[in-house]
Amino acid sequence: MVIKAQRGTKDVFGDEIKTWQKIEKNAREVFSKACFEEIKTPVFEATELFSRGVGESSDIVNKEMYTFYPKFDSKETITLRPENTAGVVRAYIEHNMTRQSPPQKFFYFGPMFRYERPQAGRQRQFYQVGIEMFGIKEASADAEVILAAVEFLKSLNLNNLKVEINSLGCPKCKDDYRASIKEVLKPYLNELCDECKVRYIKNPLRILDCKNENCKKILESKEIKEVIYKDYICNECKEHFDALKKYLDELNINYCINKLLVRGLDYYSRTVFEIKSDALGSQNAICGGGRYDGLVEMLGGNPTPAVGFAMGVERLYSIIKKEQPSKIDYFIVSNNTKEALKLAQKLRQKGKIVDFDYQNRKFAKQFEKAAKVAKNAIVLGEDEINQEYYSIKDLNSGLQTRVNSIDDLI
RNA sequence: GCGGGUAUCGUCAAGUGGUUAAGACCUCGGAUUGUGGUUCCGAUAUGCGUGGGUUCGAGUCCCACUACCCGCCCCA
Repeated sequence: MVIKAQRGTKDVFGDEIKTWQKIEKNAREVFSKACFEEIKTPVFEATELFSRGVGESSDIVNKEMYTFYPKFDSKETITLRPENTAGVVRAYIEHNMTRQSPPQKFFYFGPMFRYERPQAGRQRQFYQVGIEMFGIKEASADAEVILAAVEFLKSLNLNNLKVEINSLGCPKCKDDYRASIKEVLKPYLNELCDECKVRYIKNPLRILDCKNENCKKILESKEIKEVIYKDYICNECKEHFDALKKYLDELNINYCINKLLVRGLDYYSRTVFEIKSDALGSQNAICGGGRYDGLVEMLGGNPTPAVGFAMGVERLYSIIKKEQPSKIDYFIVSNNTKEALKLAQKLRQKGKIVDFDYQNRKFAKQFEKAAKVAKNAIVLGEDEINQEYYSIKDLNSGLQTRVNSIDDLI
């Protein structure tokens, strides 16, 4: 029986790897320029971190986590991280970073795990790249984070994606809003879909982005719309949101306000945002994030405002222009593998990308290979070795020249 | 967790119950023993996702399972 990759996982190599490397490289460059530092946290954590951090009402915690006893006699379970904000916050608290002068700015890149039914743009092991920024309650931090996301996407030539923003308000606004939504939906309770009936009790805000046609229609009714679109958030939250909008205007970042944008993780407060692509089918969000001012405290740290986002790398990959495989600098054509190996060593030490034939095959075969993979062929046969020169052939033009030392090659 | 579709070489595929499972690309070898990208010749699935069944005979029909894809849900 052949062992195959687990359902919802995949190998990345060959044609795909160049583009993946570009995504990772650009993330490092763009985020470092904005003074975000990379942080690597473990892929597994105590289960409680996620149930407390991500939230008991979220689907992620309820049914999608890889949770297990690390040993058969272990007392506590561990969980493969389904997202990375909770882990970064844990590290932030554990290393007392709250005592450093704010802000603390991090980015990460790594695999996440969710036990879901695989589909286009959705896998069980998937990569996220994201940033987290701690210690700043002002909207300038929200703007900085959204700016970083947009600049990163720009670096990948993804310029025309939709940025949607909304403000959920502070916990108090959220409670008031939740109450008034419940109030106005009460008469319609029986008409909502089964899922939404559950949501009505556990997390009524999520009814707002239900895809069920009937539920959508109910939300269209006048008195409900009034509740949704009235500014329910308090003055302070409103000022915060207005400030963010102003910053985004100044930065020339196109955005639209989506009052229905709620997001499924419990820890968000005030600003939430998503960046979407039309080219992606039903899993159309490539970036999701927002402010989570209460999370650090909820996980046992000092009260610390924070804001961040995560992007799905596989989703980025699927809409990005693919990198062409590039040709190597030199392919050494030789019937003397020892000399070829020595020349390869020298050229590589000079920073060149070099390969050769390891089997002493006929020159015709070696040139065939060289033409496929390299810009230039270096001929290193008996004549060259005996008379101490190199023949170099430009495989594009077919011109062959002689040089006496490898320094002339470079 | 629910609904729909698909499964033949490394890749793309033909095949509609009857010998030995087309073809193309890739790979490898030869024509061409030190010069490639063109051309020509040749090689490569005891096998059709897995396991059963129907039949004289199954890639083709039936059943089950598995995987992948698509939608719902959820989310990045």
